[in-house]
Amino acid sequence: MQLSIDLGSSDQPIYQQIRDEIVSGIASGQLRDGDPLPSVRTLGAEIGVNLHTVNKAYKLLQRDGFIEIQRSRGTFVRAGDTAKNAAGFIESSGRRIQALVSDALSLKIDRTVLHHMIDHYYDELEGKGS
Amino acid sequence: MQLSIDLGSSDQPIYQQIRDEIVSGIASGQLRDGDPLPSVRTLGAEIGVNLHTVNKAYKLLQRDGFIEIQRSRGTFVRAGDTAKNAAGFIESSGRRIQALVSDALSLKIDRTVLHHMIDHYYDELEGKGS
Amino acid sequence: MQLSIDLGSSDQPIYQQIRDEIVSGIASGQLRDGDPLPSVRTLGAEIGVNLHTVNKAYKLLQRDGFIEIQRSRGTFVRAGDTAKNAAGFIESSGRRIQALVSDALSLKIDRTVLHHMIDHYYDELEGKGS
Amino acid sequence: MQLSIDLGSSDQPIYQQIRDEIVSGIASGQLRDGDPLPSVRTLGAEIGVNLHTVNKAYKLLQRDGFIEIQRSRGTFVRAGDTAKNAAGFIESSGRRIQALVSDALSLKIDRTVLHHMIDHYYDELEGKGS
DNA sequence: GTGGTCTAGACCACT
DNA sequence: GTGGTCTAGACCACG
Repeated sequence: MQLSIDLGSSDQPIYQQIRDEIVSGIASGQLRDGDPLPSVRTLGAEIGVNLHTVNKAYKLLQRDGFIEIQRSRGTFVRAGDTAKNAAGFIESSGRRIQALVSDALSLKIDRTVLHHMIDHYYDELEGKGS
Repeated sequence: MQLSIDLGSSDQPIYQQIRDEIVSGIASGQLRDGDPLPSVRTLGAEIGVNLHTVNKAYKLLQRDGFIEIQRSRGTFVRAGDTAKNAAGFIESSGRRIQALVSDALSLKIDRTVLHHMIDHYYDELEGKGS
Repeated sequence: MQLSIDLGSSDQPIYQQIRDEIVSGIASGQLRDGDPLPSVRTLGAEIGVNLHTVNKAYKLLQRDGFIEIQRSRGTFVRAGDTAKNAAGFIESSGRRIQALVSDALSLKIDRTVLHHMIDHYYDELEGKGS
Repeated sequence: MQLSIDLGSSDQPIYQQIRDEIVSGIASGQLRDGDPLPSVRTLGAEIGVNLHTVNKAYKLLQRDGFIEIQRSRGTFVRAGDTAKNAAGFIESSGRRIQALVSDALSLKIDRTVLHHMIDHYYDELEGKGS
């Protein structure tokens, strides 16, 4: 697979965007367990950022169990046994979701709107995997 | 209403935390349209942060149409006609939600889990308003 | 307290040595809960290393719950509620201890020697705290 | 004896892991004085690593007196008269143990916990030798 | 002044 | 060629 990472207009740090794109790739099935990731140098050159920035993204992914970094060998997707389970996700994402709901509710946006948005992204990501 | 803002373990900037707490207050109905907000000095002293920090939070809230700053009169909640509507929300929160869904999906977490979590926070916030 | 960190002849990475020295300070009671740590720049200048190296050590300590990094404010010891408990320690240190025992046993070194060495360092560190 | 070396999740260099596994084998009595070790090629092929890597591990073991490399005859365990004695062990492992104790003490873990863990691994390794 | 991020370039250990 | 470590210097956000 060809990783296509586009750093966009976001105000997020670059390493976060890289991290999110890769997680997204795993989520959509475009990146499968065992797949090799480009080296920090290669990916950095490809998307025009410093290798340290890519490295930081990889470290984050490693910390969260999404990838495995093997010294002198390369970096590989590790989608098989996710260390974090649903409970861990709920715990670590609670604040994010709460803030999201606060924003929505303060604008009188119905919960169904959020449900639909979530479904939309689920469909989009699951669709890629076919 | 008594604003209870606790700054803590988060790695978010303080002004963001203040902003989120106030939005949350509006969302839950604890802060209603027209309600006065403490002055930047008062709130700053209360929660032990620099007044510039509070000011920045207020500016953000004003920009997004959540509050109205009336020079030398005070600051007031403006929950009635929110400047941002649902369309704006969808546009501005898309990336956040996409990242959230990516994280969840990569952990094989079903979309219904996210639905339930969202409902949970909706209920929690709506419950406070009664 | 005056942090005295001496980078030695070890073949460990510098950031690890810094990390270990600070954990040692906490263990001995020389660093107490809430104590401020020098800024990355200050400490870096003091011991003659780059601020990024110090930063990496601090990040490790933060990850393990030993310190709290507050943006724009500083860094503080967090010895109160250790996130990792005994169970976590056993899990994360098992390999280290196993390797240690392997080395010792292959040299026909009795287990009591290890016990004594451990006691020695316990005494040394606990002695400093008085 | 069938050497079972599993390289895996560790972030240690592979040659270190091989070295540790063999020392562990000696410690447990599964490898006895005079036992032949597989050739670097054989072992390398078996566990899927470069023969240079195996070679480096053997060189380390030779340096520390654990094995004897006889040119064109093979490699043999030398568990009888270990070059390093207890004094040498204490000197070379002091830092390791100190770091271990620091970690434990900072988490308020009692020294007896460490004693028990050490005994556990002693028992485990000694048990294999029967 | 604090930590956060990013760049650039270097050397090393390992495979 | 890969990741690991370290340095140096820069700009930014925050308080």
